Amino acid sequence: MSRDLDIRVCIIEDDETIREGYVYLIGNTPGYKVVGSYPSFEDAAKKIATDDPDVLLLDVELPGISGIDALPKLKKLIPEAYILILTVYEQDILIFRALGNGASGYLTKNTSPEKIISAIHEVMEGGGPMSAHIARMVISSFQRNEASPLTRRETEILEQIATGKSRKRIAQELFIDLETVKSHIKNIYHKLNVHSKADAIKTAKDNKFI
Amino acid sequence: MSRDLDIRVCIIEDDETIREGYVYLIGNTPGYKVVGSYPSFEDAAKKIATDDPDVLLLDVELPGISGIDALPKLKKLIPEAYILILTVYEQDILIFRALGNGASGYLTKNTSPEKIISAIHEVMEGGGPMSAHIARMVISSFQRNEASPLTRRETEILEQIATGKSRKRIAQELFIDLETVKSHIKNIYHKLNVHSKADAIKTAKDNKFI
DNA sequence: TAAAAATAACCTGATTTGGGGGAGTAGTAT
DNA sequence: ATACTACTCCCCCAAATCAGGTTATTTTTA
Repeated sequence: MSRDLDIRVCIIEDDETIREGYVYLIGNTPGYKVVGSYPSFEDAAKKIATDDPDVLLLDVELPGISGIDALPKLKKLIPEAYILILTVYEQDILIFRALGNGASGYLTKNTSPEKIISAIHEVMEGGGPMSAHIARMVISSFQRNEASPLTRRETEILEQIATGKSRKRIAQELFIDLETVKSHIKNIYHKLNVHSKADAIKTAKDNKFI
Repeated sequence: MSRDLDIRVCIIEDDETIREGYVYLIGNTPGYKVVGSYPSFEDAAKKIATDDPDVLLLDVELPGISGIDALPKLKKLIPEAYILILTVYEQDILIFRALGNGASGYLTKNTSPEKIISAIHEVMEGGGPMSAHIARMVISSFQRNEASPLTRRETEILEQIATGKSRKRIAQELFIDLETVKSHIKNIYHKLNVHSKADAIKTAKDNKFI
């Protein structure tokens, strides 16, 4: 018998075997209840709002609309629910798009059953469950390139430029002359081999100089 | 007896009781070896390079130079080592500065001994260990504000502006007229109640509209 | 079918940008 | 002692960009 306090879980996963595996796993774990399981976003869209899940397990490689593109729509249907991504892919772009689109966690499919259960629990407790390798990629995204050709001051100024500030304003805020800022920018352009703000910002970001 | 394969761990932590606790914990775990433990960065600086640790446990609240400011210097002394942050603080700014300065993981001090050991193991295996709440904050940093006043197109254009591109270039890349881009920007400024690129970018980023 | 969003036009003046040159001072490393 | 790097400041120029005002049409979506 499921109690009122059970964590309500929905699953969207096209592979029937895997989907039924999750249903079985979660349905037979005390404290958890499966309130819906669907093979595609289109199928889920009609009913998921009334399912009122606390947590949604979402496969990213779905037939029709992909899981990542479905994310914002699902967020609107069930704004209060936490969404955990399940995938075999570990591509940077997918991960960051998923997190940017509202996912609260990102698990690879080789995650053990116990870990999936604890991830559901963890996200309900305010955590952000991620597979180890995913977590490393996320952390790496914050890291700077040690081997930047830019000096401290140049890096600082390029960062300011990247916020959209004018050279004049940057000069004022750094208490240096406008001409000094211009000099630094010239040097930055030379070092990065670019001829515009936009290109400098792009090159610097691509190489994690800023 | 420690074997050659043991994971070499260093500890920098000013509280002697806590430090000795870690030394004891790690030293008595098979497969791990403590090769150095110091109460401050200054003490560690002299000897840590010869300790040649695989993993460094670093307290952020250190006497003298703080752990976060010490990070880049430690990175230079032991470039191959993974650095795990240990702290009682869960402030966004500290976390992101630490990760940006080269930390490979971020653990709160209430982390259980077993988890600390598994975090050391995990980081050696290419993972990025984080406490649950930290992980959530990191994930949240990727999230957008659902309640943005900006339309899709406006958001898209403001994102382009934030990369430093000129209006003309944005128009070309989006296959729309320069005048259209200008119109969108005017609307963006009105909605955000700003009068410049820099302010629009700042307001939008602060509120996670972009 | 209304309302909201996206598109486009015309005008103006102030500001910014990118690129060219040169030059002094402090600190560091060799 | 010297060479190097980083940081600072100065002059010049033409072209491009920016911010703000007003109006109007066509899609799209609720």
